Amino acid sequence: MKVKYELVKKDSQTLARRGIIHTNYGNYATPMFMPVGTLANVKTLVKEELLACHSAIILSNTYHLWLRPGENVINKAGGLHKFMNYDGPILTDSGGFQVFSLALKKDILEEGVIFKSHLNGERLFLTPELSIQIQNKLDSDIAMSFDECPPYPVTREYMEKSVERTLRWAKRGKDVHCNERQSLFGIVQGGEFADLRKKSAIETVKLDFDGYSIGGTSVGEDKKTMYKMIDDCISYLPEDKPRYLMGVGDPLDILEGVTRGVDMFDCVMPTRLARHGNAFTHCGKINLKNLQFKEDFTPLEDGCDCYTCKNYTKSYIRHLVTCDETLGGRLLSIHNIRFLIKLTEDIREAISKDNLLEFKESFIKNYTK
RNA sequence: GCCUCAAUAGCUCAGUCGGUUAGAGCACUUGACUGUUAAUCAAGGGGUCGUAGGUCCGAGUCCUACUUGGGGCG
Repeated sequence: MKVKYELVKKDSQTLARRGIIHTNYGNYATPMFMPVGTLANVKTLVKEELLACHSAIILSNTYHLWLRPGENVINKAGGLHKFMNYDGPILTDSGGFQVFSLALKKDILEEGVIFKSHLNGERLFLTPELSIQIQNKLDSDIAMSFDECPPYPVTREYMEKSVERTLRWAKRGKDVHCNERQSLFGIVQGGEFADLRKKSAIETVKLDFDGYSIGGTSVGEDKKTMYKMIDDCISYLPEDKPRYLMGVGDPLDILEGVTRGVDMFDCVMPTRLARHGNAFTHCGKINLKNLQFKEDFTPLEDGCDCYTCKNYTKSYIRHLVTCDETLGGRLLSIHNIRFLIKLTEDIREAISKDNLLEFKESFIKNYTK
């Protein structure tokens, strides 16, 4: 079945909304945070650990799985869920972000994008149709349209052409999409140009997708600009479909996104920061490599209900991180993912209690002091 | 006892024919990270060049002695 968005409660002071997203693998509350598992795994974690973090939907990536092991291998395995042993909802990104991240190894044409494989330099050609066909075979629950995520900044002229092309790509992808149980989301682009954001949103909605995402943010612009990018398009997205802010997962950005009406977030930040020795706390993020934690025998955060905080100290985790032990990144990944998911749980509760603004201000005050 | 090789950053080592402010890797101390090319990247601190003399305009570099360590011969 296609995902369905059920609106439960709108916040009275902001554009935030609490809802339920119905999927093939159950119903989940929104706003939600989705951990990223690019190569069919959330780095260093097993399913049970993700579930213990109350993780719902996770992400995987079309471009990377296309290269290795190939969509046919995963199709033969019985689809991505069976292949990676995850019986929760999976969203696959289209490869659109790789149009941005593989900047020096690509060539954008109307037909599609020529990539030079980051693995061996091999010339690859990914089109909107191919991206959707690969995602059909991967059998994820939510597929993303193949878009261009332009760098920042680009000229208005470039962005205008890019937005038009992304719209044509969205239609082409939708036309070949043929997996009945898989939903397809459209992506709004337009950079920092308000009228292009508006146009991109309106035209994308006309194509009638199962959900809509806001792309092209957090690519180097300042936070004020990023929040404006959301403001400039979100009011043109329908109320009865999920809204997904792609690639955003800084705790402060999640709060800003939620109060602007966003339902879904994803980000590599909790797992990457973890592997780099950092932990989220309500008083900001901390770097476990710092000397001050050498003999700190307290948990990462007092009162945190994650496995890591219930069992280990900062001193021990610092030791692991310092010695480059994999377990350090694992324990920090568990904590960081739980931290962001707990943040969304608290946000949902605040919406229910109608004190989201108060919660937001208090969180920011603590986090940035 | 004799011969020989070595001694440069916390560690392992570069250092040209004697010539500008003696470098690297690791370690250490920090910072960055937003739809993962990232368990990565960047910055910083750290030196009586074993010690004492000598030659020279100039010595980590050449000479002498000593100290410590390795190897060899007695």
